[in-house]
Amino acid sequence: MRYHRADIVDRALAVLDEYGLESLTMRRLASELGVQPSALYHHVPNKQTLLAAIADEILRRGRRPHRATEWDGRVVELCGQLRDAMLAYRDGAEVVATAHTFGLGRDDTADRLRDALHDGGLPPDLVDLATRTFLHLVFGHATEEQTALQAASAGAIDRDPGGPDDFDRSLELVLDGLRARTHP
Amino acid sequence: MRYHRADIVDRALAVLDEYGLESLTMRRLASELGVQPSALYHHVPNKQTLLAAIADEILRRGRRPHRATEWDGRVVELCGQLRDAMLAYRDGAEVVATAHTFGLGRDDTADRLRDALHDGGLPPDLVDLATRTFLHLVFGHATEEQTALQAASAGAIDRDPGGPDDFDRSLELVLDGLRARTHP
DNA sequence: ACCTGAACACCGTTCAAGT
DNA sequence: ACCTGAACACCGTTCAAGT
Repeated sequence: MRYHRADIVDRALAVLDEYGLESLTMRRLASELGVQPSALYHHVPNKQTLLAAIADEILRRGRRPHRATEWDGRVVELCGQLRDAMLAYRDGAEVVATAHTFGLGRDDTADRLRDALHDGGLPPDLVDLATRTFLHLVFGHATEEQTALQAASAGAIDRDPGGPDDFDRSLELVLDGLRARTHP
Repeated sequence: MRYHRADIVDRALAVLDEYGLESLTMRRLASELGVQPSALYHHVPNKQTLLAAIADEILRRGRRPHRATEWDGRVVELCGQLRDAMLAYRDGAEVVATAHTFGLGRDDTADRLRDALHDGGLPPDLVDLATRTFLHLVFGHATEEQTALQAASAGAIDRDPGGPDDFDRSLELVLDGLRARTHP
């Protein structure tokens, strides 16, 4: 019984988390699996596709049951879930953000965000705008936080970490803007 | 008379704009300058530093005299200037955003954004929060727009471009949130 | 000071051949 | 179907040697 695609993605995620994105090479992954580099191309067409699959898996593992009932609570919950999922793996923010940038992986979170905003009674074009705005904030904040965390763990405490408080406050800022438009 | 550091950065920017980031290798740049790859290391310690210098140069070339007098107008102006600078060169958004992520290059725009927000009468911690929020929006939107532009020019019209309208509307959303706090 | 030439230690990907 | 072995066309970076 040989490897399947899921085994490759699973092991790639382990290598990513332990050694970081720059060490996640096809050759390195192959040797980690005790196989020739060329063997990987039977399970995955190229590295880019593998990275997209890794991004999807990171998000899948970060899914939690939703609890909030109000639209704004759901937005905060969804953004927080996305943020936590990215931060749960080393270089996770960069991997997920890059996959999103190139339109790879299905943007599940975007749709669920859109639904929540729609339920908030926002007009369709504002729903689209707000969805993108929140996604940009989540990616930006997660990337910044992950960089700060790695800099800190490397001994160089360069910049203010920011932390989860800043994240929530940033979301609230946009939510205030939206609320100001729904009941002016 | 041989090359100086500025010549290397200048030529690198030309290669970036014409062939894209993935083609901007030290070896390619060297051959473009008619020189051995090793010669570049007399002007720049490594590729990362070169990319940071390129990011700085992109921003420097995008600077315009400021015209707005009100704090919120200055925020929109500064964000627009940053966005336009990034979009003026192929893969410019990715280069500048990456340099910012790793804390390379001096974040001139961040300070000027902070000043504008301070003049708006916001409390110090909200100034910091809003500065980061706007930067995340600019990077996110510019990256998305640049990817869409390249996809469109490659023939594959994948996603809604968004455009400058969406950008301004996204900024206004956050500004509304800030205004709601300055005069509640 | 600036550059050459050669090397080191890697990459992603392809493809004929094996089982 | 899945993998090996070998190759192709590259990378970033270092360093002794030349001018």
